[in-house]
Amino acid sequence: MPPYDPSAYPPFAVTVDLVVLTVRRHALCTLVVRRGESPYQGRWALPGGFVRAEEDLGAAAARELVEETGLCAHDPAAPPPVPSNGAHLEQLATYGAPDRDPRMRVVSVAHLALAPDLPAPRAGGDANSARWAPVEELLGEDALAGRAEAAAAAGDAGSEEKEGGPEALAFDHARILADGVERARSKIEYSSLATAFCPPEFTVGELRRVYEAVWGVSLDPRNFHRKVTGTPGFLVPAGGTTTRQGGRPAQLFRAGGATLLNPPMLRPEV
Amino acid sequence: MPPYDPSAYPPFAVTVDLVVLTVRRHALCTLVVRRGESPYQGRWALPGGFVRAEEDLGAAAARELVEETGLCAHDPAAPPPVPSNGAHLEQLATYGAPDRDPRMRVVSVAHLALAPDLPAPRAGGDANSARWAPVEELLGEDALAGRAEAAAAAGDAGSEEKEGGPEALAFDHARILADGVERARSKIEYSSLATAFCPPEFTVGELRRVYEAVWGVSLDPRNFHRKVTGTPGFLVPAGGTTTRQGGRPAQLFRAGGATLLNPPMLRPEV
DNA sequence: GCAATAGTGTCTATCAGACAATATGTA
DNA sequence: TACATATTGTCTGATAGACACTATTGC
Repeated sequence: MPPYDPSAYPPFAVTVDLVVLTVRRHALCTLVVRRGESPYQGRWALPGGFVRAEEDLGAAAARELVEETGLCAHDPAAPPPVPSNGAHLEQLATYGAPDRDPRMRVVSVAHLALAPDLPAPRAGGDANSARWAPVEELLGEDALAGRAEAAAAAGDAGSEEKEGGPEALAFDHARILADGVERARSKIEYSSLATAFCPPEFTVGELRRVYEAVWGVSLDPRNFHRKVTGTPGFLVPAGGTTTRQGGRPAQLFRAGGATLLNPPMLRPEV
Repeated sequence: MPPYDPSAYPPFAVTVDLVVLTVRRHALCTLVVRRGESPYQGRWALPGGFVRAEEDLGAAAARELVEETGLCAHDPAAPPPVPSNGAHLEQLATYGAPDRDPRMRVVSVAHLALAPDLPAPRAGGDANSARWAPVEELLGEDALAGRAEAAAAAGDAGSEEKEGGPEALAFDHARILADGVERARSKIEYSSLATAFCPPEFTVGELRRVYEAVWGVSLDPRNFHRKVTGTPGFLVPAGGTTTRQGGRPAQLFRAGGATLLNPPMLRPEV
C-alpha cells in the first residue's frame, strides 16, 4: 500500500486554538495572549499552537492548555471519580478560510475549555503577555447568537484598525471566541457544565452567579435554588457550609454525576 | 513577512467527509459509497475528498455534496427566501487521530447534510457504488448518545472483520456517522431543521414521520399537530391540501422563517 | 438593630401528555 | 360500509415564574 503522492494534495498546517473561559468578578472572561511577532504583532490572540506529527487533536489542545494555564484537562470520555480542579475541554469547531493566515494555509481546530477562577495566567512568567479579558470587552455588547464580529474573519492586513479598534483580536479569533461563548451559553442550559466554572465545592449562590455571568442576566435566587436542587443528579451535598459570600451560611455541594440535565435550565427570554 | 519554514511544522492532508442524512420509508438513512482502493477496499465509507488549495472548508463540503448527490447546499448565513430543494449543510466535527488513515496524517473536517428523500444516488452513474443505508443497519440498535462503534476508530488493517463485520464502515466513519446522527437527533429538538428532511411543501403528518424516524419513537399525532402548529414561525400554510398519505386531505405547509423553536420539541424519555 | 444572603412556601398561568370526538378522503 | 389519516377539543398533572416569608450570619 503506497503512501499518497505528496503532490496529489495541497499542504496544510494544522493548529489548535483555545477558548478558555472562566468567571471572574461576576464577568465571563477568556484567556488571551499578546502576539510577539507579525502578523498582528502586539495584538491579543487566543492561545494555540501547531499540532505535532504524532499527536491527536484533543491531546494537542490539552497540551496547550497546560502550557498556558497549568490546568489539567478532564478527558470527557473518562471523567475523574472525584472532582479535581481540572478543566472541561471539548472540541469547538474548525476554521480554515484560505486567507485566515496571510503566511500560509492554516486550518485551526478550536477547542473550548471551561475552568474555575484561577490566580493569574502564566505565559512564560511574563504578566504582560497574557491576561483574563472580559468577553464583553472583546466582542462588544451584542455578542449573542454569533452575530458579533462576523466581519473580523475577513481580515486583510490593510484595515486592522477598523476591525474593532486596537483591542480587536488577531486573525479570526473574534469569531472563534464568539462561537465558543455561544457554545458555553447554550450548553449550560441542558448540561451540568456550569459546575466546571466552580471550585470542587460550591454553594447554590455561587452556581447561580455563574449562570448570571455567562448568560448576562439576573436570576431569581429562590426559583433558581428550587430548580437546581430539584434536578436529579445535578448537585450532591458536600456536608459543610460556608459564609464566604456573607449572609446566612450556605450549604456546600459538589457536582453530581449527571451530565445531561432533565429538566434543563431555562435561559430567560431576551 | 516571510512564510513559515515548511520544515517547522508537520505536513497534514485535510479532507472533508459528509454525513448526508435523509428519511426513506420511515427510516433514517445515510449516503455511503463503496471504496475502490486500499485501505478498506470494497468497504462502505462516507463520501468525502481533499480540500483544495484555495478552498474554504464549507465550500469543499458543498462541492462534495453536489458531486455525490446533485444537491445544492443552503448557505446557513443566507438561506434562500423561497425554500428550494437544497440541503442543509453544517460543520459537524473534526477527526484527526494520528493513525486514522494508515497512509498518512489526514485531518478530516466532517460535515452534516440533511436532505429530503431523493431518487437514487449518482456516484458516477454506478448504482453499485453508492446507496442509502439505514443508519440502524450501520450502527446497530444502540446508536444513541455516541456510544456506538467507538472501537471502530482503532482500526488496524489486520482485524477488519472484527470491527462489526463486513458491513462496518471504513476508517473511523462509524464514529463520525454516530456523531452526525446524534447531532441531528438533538438539533431537531430546538430548531426547525426537521423541515430540511421534507419537500418544499409538506403536511404535519409527514413532518411527524420525520421526527419519528430520526428519533426512533412514536409520537401522538394529535399532540404533535397542536404543538407544531402552535409554535410561532415553524410552519406557514401553503394553501393547498394533499391526500398522498391517504385518509382525510391534509393541509400543506412550508417551513417558516424561525430557525430556533420556542418552545422546543421534546424528545420522549427513553 | 440593620444588611446581606440562604432557603421554604404559595399562587397562577402555561403546557405536555392522555385521549374522546369529529371530519373527510379512498377501497 | 370500513378504514385511514387529519384536526379540534377537553381534561389533568407538572412546572416556571412571581413573590411573601422565615432563617442565620456579620457589623
